[in-house]
Parts: sequence; C-alpha cells; structure tokens
Amino acid sequence: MTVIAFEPPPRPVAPRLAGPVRGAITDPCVNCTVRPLSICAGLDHDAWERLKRVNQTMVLEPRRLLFQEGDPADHVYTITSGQISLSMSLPDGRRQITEFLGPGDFIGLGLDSEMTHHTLTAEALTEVHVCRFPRAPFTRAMEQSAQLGRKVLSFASRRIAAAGEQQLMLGRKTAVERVASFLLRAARRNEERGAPASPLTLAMTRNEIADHLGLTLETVSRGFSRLRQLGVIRLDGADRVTLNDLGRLRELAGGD
Amino acid sequence: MTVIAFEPPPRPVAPRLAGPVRGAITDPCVNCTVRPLSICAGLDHDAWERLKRVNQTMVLEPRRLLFQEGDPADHVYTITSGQISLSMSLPDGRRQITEFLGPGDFIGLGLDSEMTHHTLTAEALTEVHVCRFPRAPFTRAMEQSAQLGRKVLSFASRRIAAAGEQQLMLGRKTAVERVASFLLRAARRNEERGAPASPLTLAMTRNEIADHLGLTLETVSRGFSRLRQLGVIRLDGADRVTLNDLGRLRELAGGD
DNA sequence: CGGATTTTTGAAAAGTGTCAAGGCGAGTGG
DNA sequence: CCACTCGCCTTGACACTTTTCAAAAATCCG
Repeated sequence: MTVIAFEPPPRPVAPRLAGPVRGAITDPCVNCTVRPLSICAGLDHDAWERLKRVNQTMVLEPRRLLFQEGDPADHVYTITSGQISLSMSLPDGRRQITEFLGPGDFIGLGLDSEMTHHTLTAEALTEVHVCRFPRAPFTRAMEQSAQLGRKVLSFASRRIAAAGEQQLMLGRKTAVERVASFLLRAARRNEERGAPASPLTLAMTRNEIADHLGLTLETVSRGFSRLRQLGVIRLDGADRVTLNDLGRLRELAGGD
Repeated sequence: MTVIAFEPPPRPVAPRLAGPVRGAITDPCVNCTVRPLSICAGLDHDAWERLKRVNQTMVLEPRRLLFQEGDPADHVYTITSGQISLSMSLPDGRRQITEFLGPGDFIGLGLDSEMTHHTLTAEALTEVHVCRFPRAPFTRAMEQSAQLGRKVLSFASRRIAAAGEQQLMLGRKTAVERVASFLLRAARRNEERGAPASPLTLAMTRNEIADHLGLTLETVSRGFSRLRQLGVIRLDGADRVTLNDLGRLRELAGGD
C-alpha cells in the first residue's frame, strides 16, 4: 500500500484545511451502535431506520480537524474508535481543551438550534472513526423518537455536570491536584468501558493535557514526576501510566 | 409586617438548614411565564396546563440555600426574580461558582434522569422568587410536549456552550482579563433583557465574583481598580459599575 | 453617629510560567 | 545494524503573577 505523502497540519495554530476529511468509507455507517454507551445503541427501530439512511463513516488521521471554530455546523457525530479533543481558543492562540472524547461519545451537544456555526474545534488525537449524521434529519429523529430525545438530553445533562467539575478544577485546584484529577478521570473512563482502571495509555501529549488542565506542559510534566516520586503512579514511557494507589491519588486530587 | 428574627447562615461553609424555604406563597405560580426568556414562556396550552397544576412559588431571602450538594433532587426551578449562584465545593471548602442565574433562568439542567441528588449548591444572592416544579411531572410534560423538550434541550445546549467559555476563561485568562470578561457578560445579560448594558448593578460580593473567576477577592478588587485606573470603568460604590468603553473592555477581556 | 462588614491597598510569600538545556525514544537512512 | 534526526518529555534556574497576610479605607445599617 502506498502512502500519500502529505504533511499533517502544523501544530500550534492549525490552518484551515481544504477538506478535513480523509474519506467517507461506508455509507451508511454500521458501527455507531456497537458501543453500549453510544447514543445510537439500543435505539428503537423507527428512529434507527431513519438515521441509518443518512449517516456516514468518516476516518481521520491523527491531528486532522473534524471541524473548527467558525465552521458551519451541519453535522453531528458519534465516535466509534479513536480519541478527539474539543477545544476553544482566544484570538492570540491560547487554547483550552474542554474535553477529550472517545468511542461512544457524541459530538454536537452545545449546538443550540439557532447556532449555525461551531464554537469549538475538534481535532483527532489518534486515528479516529466517526459516524456522521446531517443535523436536520438527526434533529427530526430526535423529535419523533422520545427515546432518542431522552438520550441526547441525558448526554447533555452529564456534559453539564462534568463541565461543572472541570470548572471547579480549573478555578480552584493546584497543579498536582489537576494532574491527579486528570488521571482519575481517565481511570474512571476505562472502568466505564469495562477495561481495568490501572494501566492507562494516554493518547494525548503533555501539551494537550496542559491545555486541558489550564497549565503549561512543563508544570504538567512536573506533576507527573511528583506523583511518581510519591509512589502513587508509575510511568513506562510518557504515555503509559500505572496507578499504584487510587485512594491516595484521590486524596491528592483534592478529594472530590 | 413582622420579620422573624433568624440569622442568615454563616458564609463560608453553609450548614444544612432545617428548611431552606422561607415560604411557599402562591400555588400555582403565575409568574413563571412572564419572562420572555423563561422556559415556560409561550408554552403550548396542554403542556402549560399540566405544569400549572403542580408548580409552586417559593421565596428565598438573601443567603438562603435553595438546595445543597447531596440534597435529593426532586424539583426543577425557574427564577422569576432575584439572583442565585450555583456552586460546587471541594471537601476542604474551596468553592467554585459555576454560574450566576437571574430571572428567566432554569435550574435543573445537569440532572441526568438517573441522578437522584444535586451535585451543586444553589444560594440566593438577593431576595429570590422561584417557580418550582416536581421533577417527575416536569419530565413527563417534557416528553409529551415536543416544544418543551426542544426548549429544555436548547437551554442545555446554551449552557454547554457557556460552560466552554467559562473553562477557557478559568484555564487561560489572566486576572484582569477575567474581571473584564465578567463585566462584559453582565453587560450582555442586561442587553438580552432589554436593559441598557452600561450602568451595571452587581448583586454579588467580591468574594462571590472571585469564586466564580477562580481568583481571590483581593485579586478581583485589584482587577476592578486596574480597570478603573485605565478609565474603562467607573465605580460608584462597589456594586455599581459604569462601562465607559466596551470596545476597550473587550480587548482587555482577551478579545473573545 | 457608631459598629460591623466589605472593599481597597500594601508588602511578602508561594506557585506557576518562562526560558534554556539535556535526555529519551521512534523512525530514517546510510 | 547503527548513527542520526526529530519530536516530545524532563529538569533546572529565574521571573512574574497571584495568593496570603495585614491594615486602612469605604460602605452599610441600625
């Protein structure tokens, strides 16, 4: 297989890409429902039939943007594999990653019916497969299926609760507490998916973690080192983290 | 009218109150619909009839809690007058105010159907009138009225977008930028309600603003002083703010 | 007017950011 | 197979912003 040689976009300020999509592969996407946590999983027959007619699989390579702040928002997405960061930036380039998303997560909350454009940027951290739905039929399906409506609202509610915790972290926790909180959340995420909590594999760089925690990459690195010195974690390479003592990690995270 | 002499709860860690409610006055509440931005405004007849049977007015005096983290969450609310803070706290007392709410705002987003207890504390900043709905009938009304469902989801979406901006602020803005952002949002809020942007009247103390911006009250105060020195605002008392130069204030807020 | 609360201001301390150098690991090409 | 390069991570030293502690000024309210 020959690999076409085009550069991944430069990191700090990702330029607008001609087309962020590598390719629409299958049509419709058949993988949206396989994740038990997905918004499509266990959907009633009618709603699913409607959606199946309009959805598409998309594949993104690492660093590609699914969309960018200011892009027209005419699709919603479900991640079937890989990880994505959602971020907002200030005009001078300072960036805040509001959340890291993985398989089963839904992209499209935070879009009021009157919002025609994205306020966030979605960037692939790994190779990512998403299932894409045009917004209009998705909205219709949501209104016709009480179950889908409930599910979206439930996702939105949990997002709001999570955003609150993130605000508490950003506003009130110290650097080490933030790093510990970050690791704990990653561990909980693993558990939600039936994976063991402990050997974490991080898909994101120190810089991306920093942009999520409101720190610099150096401070994040020092945080990891601190936790390692304390014996709470073990690092095998920068992206492989073993949690030795969840209780102590919870204390170090600020106890919440 | 005699006022019963009971102390408002001490500030830093509000103790569990026997009953946070001063009184349920009218039943049903007739004021929920008067705010054009309220979730009840313009609701279709059936949905409104259902809700009208179960809602109640509640009045809270300043500093009273509507509910606290851990309380059973069996109502949702609409504010008809006054202002409320929603906050989360760490076990050691550090507090983050996730948002300030006013007339027309809805309280109850962030509650997944499976969440039986509040993760937030709601405290009255001023005398507050809220319209309260038991959760179960409200949820039913939501499922039977597509319009109400849409409205709640729209509120949730806007909340999510706002939370993102707040995260960007907490993670990446300097102290002065945060204070400027805070004033700008207060100004926009005024405008949304048809009031002039400029002479702001702040219902919250420096400490509460600090807990919202992830700063200390001293730093917030210095922020105000700085903006005053720069001629961007004028202060008539701590709670009366005139915005002299919205453009410049926007720049100082980080330009977003 | 007077006491209490809140706000403002100042000075010192702490925490995090910035700048710079070196290390580690993965992928490349000789 | 090994040396090299490149990107990312770690660590150190210092600078800067914000916090902390303290006191004075302003405001509120009886």
